[in-house]
Formats: sequence, structure tokens, C-alpha cells
Amino acid sequence: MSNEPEREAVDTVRAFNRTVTSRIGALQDHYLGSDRSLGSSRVLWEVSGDGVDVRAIRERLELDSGYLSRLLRSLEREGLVTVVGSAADSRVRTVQPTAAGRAERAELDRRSDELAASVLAPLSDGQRARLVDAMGTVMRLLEAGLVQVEPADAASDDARRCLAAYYAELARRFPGGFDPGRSLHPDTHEFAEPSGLFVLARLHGRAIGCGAVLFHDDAPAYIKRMWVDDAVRGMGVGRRILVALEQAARDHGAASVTLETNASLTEAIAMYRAAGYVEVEPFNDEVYADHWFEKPLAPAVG
Amino acid sequence: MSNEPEREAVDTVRAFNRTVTSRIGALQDHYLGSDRSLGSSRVLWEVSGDGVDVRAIRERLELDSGYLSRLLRSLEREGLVTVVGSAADSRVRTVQPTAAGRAERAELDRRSDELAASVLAPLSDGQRARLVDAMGTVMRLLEAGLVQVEPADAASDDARRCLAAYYAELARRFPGGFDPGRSLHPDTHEFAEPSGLFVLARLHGRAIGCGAVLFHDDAPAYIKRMWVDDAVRGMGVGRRILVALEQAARDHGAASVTLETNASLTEAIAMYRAAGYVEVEPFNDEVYADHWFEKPLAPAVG
DNA sequence: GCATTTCCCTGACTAAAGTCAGAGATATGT
DNA sequence: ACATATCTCTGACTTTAGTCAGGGAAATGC
Repeated sequence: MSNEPEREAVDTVRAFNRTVTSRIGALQDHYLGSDRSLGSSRVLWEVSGDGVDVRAIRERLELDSGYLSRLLRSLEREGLVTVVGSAADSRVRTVQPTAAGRAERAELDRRSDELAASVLAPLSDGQRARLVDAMGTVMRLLEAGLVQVEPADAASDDARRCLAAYYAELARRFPGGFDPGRSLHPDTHEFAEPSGLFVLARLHGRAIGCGAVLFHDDAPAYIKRMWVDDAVRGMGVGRRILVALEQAARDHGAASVTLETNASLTEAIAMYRAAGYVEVEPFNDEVYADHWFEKPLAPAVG
Repeated sequence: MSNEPEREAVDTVRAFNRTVTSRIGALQDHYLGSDRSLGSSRVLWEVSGDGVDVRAIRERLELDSGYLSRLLRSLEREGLVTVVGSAADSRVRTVQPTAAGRAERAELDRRSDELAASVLAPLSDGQRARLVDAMGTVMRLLEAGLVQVEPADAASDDARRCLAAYYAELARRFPGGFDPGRSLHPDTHEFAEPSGLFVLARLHGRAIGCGAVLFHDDAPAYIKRMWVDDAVRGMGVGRRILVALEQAARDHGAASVTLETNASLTEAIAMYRAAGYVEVEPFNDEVYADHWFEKPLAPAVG
């Protein structure tokens, strides 16, 4: 997306990496540096509530199975966890925290809090507020960079989940509710090559947004079912889905794209306008729509 | 400073630590993960230009002397550095990069750039600008938390340096220049117990600000020589020096503090006002002053 | 001039972190 | 039923990162 990052921006990111890793690292060594090794601590941290499969820990921490096995033996020796066979599949083993393990975990938690508080402690109230705000921004944007927008089967589980969430949200937000059956194009099978395309946005593998487009040969392409998970709004995911769909329309020779929406979806309308969409006369009889938009597409280059 | 950090703020800091270390860490492993160990890379990184003393590297990276020695031998074996005796002191040895070492260092640099760019690459221009800005804020405030304000000898080298920088700045900013000899209290020996106090602000050991106070028994205490390094302005250092001096005045039984300043020092005046100082009639004949301030002190508690 | 300190080095050691090759038990596909 | 795959474990190994004690050469203090 966009052009090459600027020199100055790259330098800031590098300086940031240095500063943050050294500061956080130094504190971590100081506070969390109990007598337990980092490896054991990380494993202990993963052993929550009423048991976790060994396999799950291995995947989460990306540990070698032999290595993890040894770490678990040492935690067992210390009386912090017990490893028992799983009921469902007796090849699988489940790790459960003992009372002592739970206490140790709470202690780690307490130190983690202390560490975080020590970052804030020397600051004034105003500085704290600014730091917390800036940290939130950094996190959101680092995550935003990890979002991947890719074509997907509209009938897949992930796609179904997204569409269900979309419909549920419309039902919640539209004054008169929402029934997918009364809307145009209720069937998703059209959203596949060659008549259309369905895309999913993913973050850490989880589907967090979707969008679809229908190609109409000479006529404008038609965008539908744009949705982004509440938790990741404001991270530019919608914009990226839109860009992907527009690119697909362009590749199919469309000279413009159209879409319709509802006045209650204010943030979506704002995004469409910002992306270059202009309001036009109604071009279909979608019962749930009260605003219709169109955007001309620059022809594909290269 | 200030009260206990809030639960929500602490959680944000913890989430930030997790996100940043995992994201940066994952990228670092991926990009910088050459065949060289982290230890060697760090040492190679320190070996710049025309030679660095072994001692300097040891101090910077806080390495054991035996360990560093071994790392240098391995870099030597790889033909990346040469270690020669120092001209000035033949106990000291100096490490110089070879051509291959320089190339390797440039390669590390390139990968570091690539790593930073990969964080920015997927973002839109607006998101990039916001990320860079927020990263800057986080860095500044993390650093701000490391600033230490402590009593110091006004005749020490660090104090002299600060005062010299202060005088130089006044000379630059006052329309008619500045001559310390014509100002009140040109001698610094008064700024010591029991007649007064001198404090230094330090960041990573470096003196980056100063301030002094004179105690006048029943009369108001008198603050002078407040200065903060250009590079760290806006980080609340001035405020912390002021708080330390006010606390000292309070401890010596002063009911209020006074100070005078010059209209051209706008940011200082703004800070004084924000800190509760109110302008009063001139109370001395400091030739460089045109504004006089006073602040009542709440009596010491506990 | 001599004791002390500084600087770097070597040797000997340890703990942590991780890799790899199988073995044994269990589940699954056909 | 049988081959194949999955899951965890043990044993044997390596690399990395580090610590500690002390030695030799040079500089410094008195």
C-alpha cells in the first residue's frame, strides 16, 4: 500500500524499537527475574483455569515437543502443575495448575502489573494520559499492518460467521430491523468468479471483516456486504477491503463501482465519501437502502 | 509523582509490552536472524568508524570482560574486526572493523531498515504519520520516566556544564545578551546546604537540567538558575526540577517561593503560571528580569 | 622504586534454550 | 485388520550466554 516509507519515518521506527525493547527489557529482567527460567515462566503463564492441552501450549509458544516436555517435567517436580491424560483422546495430555501453580501465576501477574505501573509512576497525570493514548495508537496501527485482505469462498465457515455478524449488526442498527431474505442478492454463490468476488480480512488468522463485489460486464461493478468487526474499527480495514474490491472490479474491466447503504451506517458513509464515492440517484430497489453511491475507476495500469 | 496509576492504564501498558515485544521480536528474528549470534552482532554493531576501545564496548553493552574477549576473538577469526593496542595506553586495546566487518555492519543496517519499513509498508500515508507520531510520543514519555532529579554540588563538572549552557542560552535569547557577572548571585557556592540547594536532572547519567534555591529563613525561598536541555524540553523535566526545589523550600520552613524571569523566556513563564506562580511586584533589582513571581507553599505533610 | 590498580586475556565452569532421532501408545483411514 | 499418522516422551547433543578466578602487562599513586 502507498509508496516507499520515508527515511525519517524509518528512523523513528528504528529508534522506537531500540528504546522500547531496551526499556521494557531492562524492567522485565529486573522485575520478573525470579529464580524461574523464562521458558518455565512462559509455560506456566499458559496453564490457565481448568487445564490446557500440551499441544495447545506447544503451538502457542512454538516450542519443540521434547523441550516442552522437559519444561513440564520441571514444573511438575516443583509441584506447580500436574499433567494428566485427556478424556477425549488419550494420546493428548492436559496440563492443570495446582494451587501452588495458581499462586505462582498470580505472583507473575502482580509483578507484571508492578512493571507496568513503574513505567507510569514517575509521570504526571497529563503525561500518563498521553502515554497511554499513544501506546494504544501504536498497538492499533501495528496490528493494522498485520491485517491481510484475501479472496475467500463466501460459503466457508469464516465467511458465514462474518456475514452472520453483519446481518446481526444491521438488525440491531436499522430502525425496522433487517431480514437478509428481503435484501437484494441474498444468495452468496454469486460472489465467486466469474460473476463476482468475495474477500475476507484476517488478523492473526481470525476473520475480522468481509466484502463482496458483483461484476456486470460493461455496467458498473456493484459492491455489497462490506463489514468490519467492531473491535478493529478505525484501523483502516474497511478501506483496505474496499481497495481490494475496487481493484478486482478494475481487473474485470469495470469503469466504475456502485454501492448502496443506509443512513444509519454513518461511519460507512463517511468512509465511502472519503474514498471518492459520490452520491447518485437510486439505481436499484434495495429496500434497506436510502443512499446510493458511485465512484469512477482509473483504468488498470501496467 | 502523582497518585497510583489506574487499573486501565496499567492494562494498556501491559498490552503494549506484549504487542510490541511480540511484533518487533518476531520481525527481528525473521530479518536479523543471520547465522551470527545476537552477542556477536551487538558487538559488531558497536565497532564503528576508526576504532573503539574494548572498554567502551564493555561499558556500553554491560558485558563481562572475559565474555567480550571471547566474542572479539570469534569476530577476529571471522575476519570482521582487528584488535590492536591503543597508542595512548598500551593496556587498552582498540577494535577496528575490517572491510568485511564494515560490509557486514552495513548489511545489518540494511536489514534493520527493512524491518522498520515492513512495519510501515502496509499502512496508508495517514496511518503512517499517526504511527510515527505516536511512537515519538511513547519514546519521549518512556525517557521522561527515566529522568532523575537529585541534589548535586553546584561546583561539579556536570553542574558547571549545565550552568554554562544556561548562560549561553540566555546570551543568545536576551536582546541585549547576558553576562553572569552582572546578574544577582553570580557565585554558586551559596547554592549548598544550609543556605541553599542545587539540583541536577539526569537522563542515562547525563546532566540535562538544573535548578537552584536559596533559603531565607522566614522570608520566601528564592529559585534561580532553572534550565533544561533543548533536546528534552516538553518532557516535564522543568516541572520536576521545580517540584524538587519547592519541596526543599518547604522542608526548610518556607511559606512561599519567589523567582524572577525575563519575558523572552516564554515557555518558562508558561510553566511557572501553570505550576501556580502568580506575578507580583518586583522584589529585587535583578537587571535581567522583567517579571517577578511568587507561589505560596502548602506546609509539609507527614 | 614499589605497591596498587587497571585492562585485557585465558581457562574452567554453569544454566538456559533448543534440536534431533527415535520409541511407545493411541487414534484414524481405508 | 492393518498401515499410517498423531501425540508425548526420553536420551543425546549443540549453541548461546554468561560467571568467576586468576594471570600478565602496563599505568598510576605515593
